[in-house]
Amino acid sequence: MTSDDSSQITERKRGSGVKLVYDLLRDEILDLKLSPGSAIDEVQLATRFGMSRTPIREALVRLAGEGLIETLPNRSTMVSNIDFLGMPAYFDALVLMYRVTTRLAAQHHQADDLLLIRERQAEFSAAVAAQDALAMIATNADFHAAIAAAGRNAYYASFFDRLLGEGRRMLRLYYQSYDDRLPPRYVDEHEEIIAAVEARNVAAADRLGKAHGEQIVEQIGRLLTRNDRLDIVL
Amino acid sequence: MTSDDSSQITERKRGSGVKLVYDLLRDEILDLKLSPGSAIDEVQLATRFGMSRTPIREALVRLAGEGLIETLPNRSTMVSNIDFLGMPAYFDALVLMYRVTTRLAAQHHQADDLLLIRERQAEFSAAVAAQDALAMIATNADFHAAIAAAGRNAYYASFFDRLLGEGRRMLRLYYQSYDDRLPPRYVDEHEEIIAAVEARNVAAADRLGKAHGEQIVEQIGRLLTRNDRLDIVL
DNA sequence: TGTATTTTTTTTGTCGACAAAGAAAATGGA
DNA sequence: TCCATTTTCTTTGTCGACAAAAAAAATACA
Repeated sequence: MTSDDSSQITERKRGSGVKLVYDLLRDEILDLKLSPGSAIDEVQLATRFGMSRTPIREALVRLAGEGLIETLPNRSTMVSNIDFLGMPAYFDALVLMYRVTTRLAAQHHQADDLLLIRERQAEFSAAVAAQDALAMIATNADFHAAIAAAGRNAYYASFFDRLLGEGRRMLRLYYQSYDDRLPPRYVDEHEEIIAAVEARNVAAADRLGKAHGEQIVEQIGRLLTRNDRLDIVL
Repeated sequence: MTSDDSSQITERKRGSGVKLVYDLLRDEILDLKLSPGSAIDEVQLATRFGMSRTPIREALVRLAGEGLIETLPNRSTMVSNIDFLGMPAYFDALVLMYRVTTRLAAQHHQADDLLLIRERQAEFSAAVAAQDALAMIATNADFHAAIAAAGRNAYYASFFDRLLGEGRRMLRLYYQSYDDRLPPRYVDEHEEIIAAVEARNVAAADRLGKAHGEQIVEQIGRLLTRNDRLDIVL
């Protein structure tokens, strides 16, 4: 019911409405601006975006396809809950994808791939320096997506992309609990990964990808146990 | 333009239309009844199913989300082409998922999982005996989906499911080229996998999953080279 | 007061219609 | 005959409206 909806009613091209709604809603969900479990009202969105329910609906169908929202048969649609019980499975898959994509990048990357990867790394480094948590999460995902692209396997890349998106919400929780600071260790790890990829050192790429993933898993684990303790204090 | 569309106009419940269209269209695409690259007409589908364009559209959006159809901005939508150039990447991912899911099933399966797996195996075996190619493909996918479910990792399971779906089209080509017969070797391999899972032998499960996947890859490879030769004869 | 039944309200699923965007066809000029 | 321009046609994207489903509220009854 936050009614300062700064209603963005503007002229837009035919066919662009769906993408607009989809992108914005996706970002709002992943940045936890829309809290998990909160209801989604088609009519409200329609008035907010100044368009009919039809394009809104199409955007929602797409989001549902990615599992970001859940839609009960004839009843409400809501933002998907974060599946904390499924976190071990999630991180298992994430680490495997870290490994596989980095490994393939070391094998199959071409010259201009490295340029793109370095660009992403620069953006990530800047976000860390600026202590901008949201930017860190986004640019980190972009960095690894660029590595996956260099691996030349569209199936891994799209799966990895989905995992990284889903993970944005959990990572957001993680960063929030700290002061939105991040140890520069991450930046260094990225540099090592770039070096291994450039040297086409598959074994090192595999090892670094695995370590990078598992380190994040450990930090998340520490966060959860720490929160448990904090929650108990009277 | 096959106009014997046996128009299935019947009373159906509110909300069931989309799923009906989605399932049928998906099957027709994966069974190559709709050939890759062929155009899809919303109006034609609407009249065929006796419903408005709206639910048709929603089904198409979902199929597009899975990559089974491609939709040009303001122009036609068509059945996605099979990406033959991407086949190495595809099989790489498929084999990895064979390995991972079988391995996890050996670790995490519970008692009733094996019952389901054995059911699927029985169906697959029956399809092989009946020399029903379409049933073989479908039941084989179901068998491995059951194993993935026993692995208790929803992320791997959904990714694997998507791969198996996409692969149905390529496998259909493969079976078509033979006499829709299948060496009973497949059935035996499945039995070995079940035994390894039941014995919780992770190493064996991994090895068998890998061998099973790679064997299929080899057979597809043989098919393609054979077809290349056949295509050249004058 | 508590429970079963009816009524109202809210929200979704579906429909038919219309306008925009391209593509295809038709027209005109060299 | 060939190419450029205009016109027609096809197909999509969007809209407003209405009916079905489920929940919430109201009513009746013990």
